[in-house]
Amino acid sequence: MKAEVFKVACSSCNLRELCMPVGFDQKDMHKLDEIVTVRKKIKQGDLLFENGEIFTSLYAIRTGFFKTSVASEDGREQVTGFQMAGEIIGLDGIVNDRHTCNALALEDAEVCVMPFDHIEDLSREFPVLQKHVHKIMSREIVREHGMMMLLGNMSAEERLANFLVNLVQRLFARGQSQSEFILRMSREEIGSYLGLKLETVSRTFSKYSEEGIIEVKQKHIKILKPDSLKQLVKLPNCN
Amino acid sequence: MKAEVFKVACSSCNLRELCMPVGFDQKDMHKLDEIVTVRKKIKQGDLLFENGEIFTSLYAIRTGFFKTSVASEDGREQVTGFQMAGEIIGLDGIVNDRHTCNALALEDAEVCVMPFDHIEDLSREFPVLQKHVHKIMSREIVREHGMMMLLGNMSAEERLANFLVNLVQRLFARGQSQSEFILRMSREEIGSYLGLKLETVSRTFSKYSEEGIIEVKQKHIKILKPDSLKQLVKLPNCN
DNA sequence: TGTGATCTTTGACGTAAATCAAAAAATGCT
DNA sequence: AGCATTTTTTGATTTACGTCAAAGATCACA
Repeated sequence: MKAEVFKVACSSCNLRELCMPVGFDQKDMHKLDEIVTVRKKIKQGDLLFENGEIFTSLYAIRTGFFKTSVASEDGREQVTGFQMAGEIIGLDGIVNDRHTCNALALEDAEVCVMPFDHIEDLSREFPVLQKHVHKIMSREIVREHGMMMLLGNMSAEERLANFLVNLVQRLFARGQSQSEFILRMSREEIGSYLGLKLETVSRTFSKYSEEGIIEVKQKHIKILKPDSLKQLVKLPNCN
Repeated sequence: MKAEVFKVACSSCNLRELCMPVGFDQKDMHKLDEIVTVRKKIKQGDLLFENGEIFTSLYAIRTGFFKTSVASEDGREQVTGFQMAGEIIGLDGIVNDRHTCNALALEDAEVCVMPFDHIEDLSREFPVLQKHVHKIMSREIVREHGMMMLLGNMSAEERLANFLVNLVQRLFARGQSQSEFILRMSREEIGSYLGLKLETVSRTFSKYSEEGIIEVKQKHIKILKPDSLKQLVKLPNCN
């Protein structure tokens, strides 16, 4: 697992408003810089952390794209999420001081390492940070409720539509196009996330394509009829 | 929504070790009593909170049994969990200061109301409480990872086995039998939780019954071959 | 204690997605 | 640039679970 490290400051980070609480004054902002001890680079295909590993830190993604997944005893993989810049990973490790999932970089990535002891210390000092941490965890719980709905109740078409709309929304919030994007993950990984086989994912892409809803060129997706796609999305909190 | 309220103390609660942090000295323990302002009784079939409602408090279940569920835009229900004595509900409300799921009492219940502002204040004062809150939230995240695995990868038989083993383990931890119990929920609610239709749940119960793995008398379940059941459970963290 | 409402079981049948298979396309490596 | 490997697409077939339906069983309530 390759990793380069170097110093940085949240106070001057352009992703601050994505991963840090808002409404800090100058003085507190610099105290907050202490949260991130180092940054770490992760090469595509490398693990940021893995199941069983001792938990020490949360990670704020600065650049790159991750997937997190859990494995069953008999080796089946379930992708539990795809994470991008500004999002926090590692929350699973808090309960038992060990990670229970794997976080793999789907492209070269850089993360801010935030030792959790440190977060807890600063949270006691800064209520706004404390609140922020709570909200991040609660948001993840709510997101997973949505996933349960998706996996328990939705058709393949609805699942994929939901996935695409959610992905494009998050990319848009990060300044990317509202209609075009590159999939960082394989059909199989999408399938694992959505509780489908890769063939079904591929077929559903083809179906949307035939219907003129999207244009698919391998990993490059262009959304042609965003409304048709959104019509298929019936999740309560797909944000 | 009927509700009676009255005063209580965590320090003398027999469920303390289930829902409160351990390793508190006497003095701190009494400070902790402040967390619970009141208790509230919920009649079977009544809601403790519902989607859209303003979030103010977490609830520790003292007695009774709840289900939590989310609804899709077109009215499909997904049960997100079943909760029993000593468990905490309401975490979904933290992100947006509104609840995003419904919590319904499946039997007459009593909960300890813990205003979240209060929890946050005390957390800043008591690191052990702070840690406890973090662990509870992380545990829920990890549980939901398990549910994603179940819903995305498991057969009907595996899902139901998992459900039964998990339920019996939790009941056992609360002093009940390791082999016999009463289902508080309907086949339909089990199905909703497991991403199955009630007919499939019923058929799977019948199958287990024919194989002598369990005995089913409506809501009364007796586990005859716990090992056969556990063999079907391939989830990583089914605790 | 009876009676309508609700829940559960079981059977027959349908279907969405899985599986199996093979070709085509894209990617990585030397 | 060329060749092996991986990924994706598409087709044919199977299957686990859903749907529809009807009969029992249980429950709630007057």
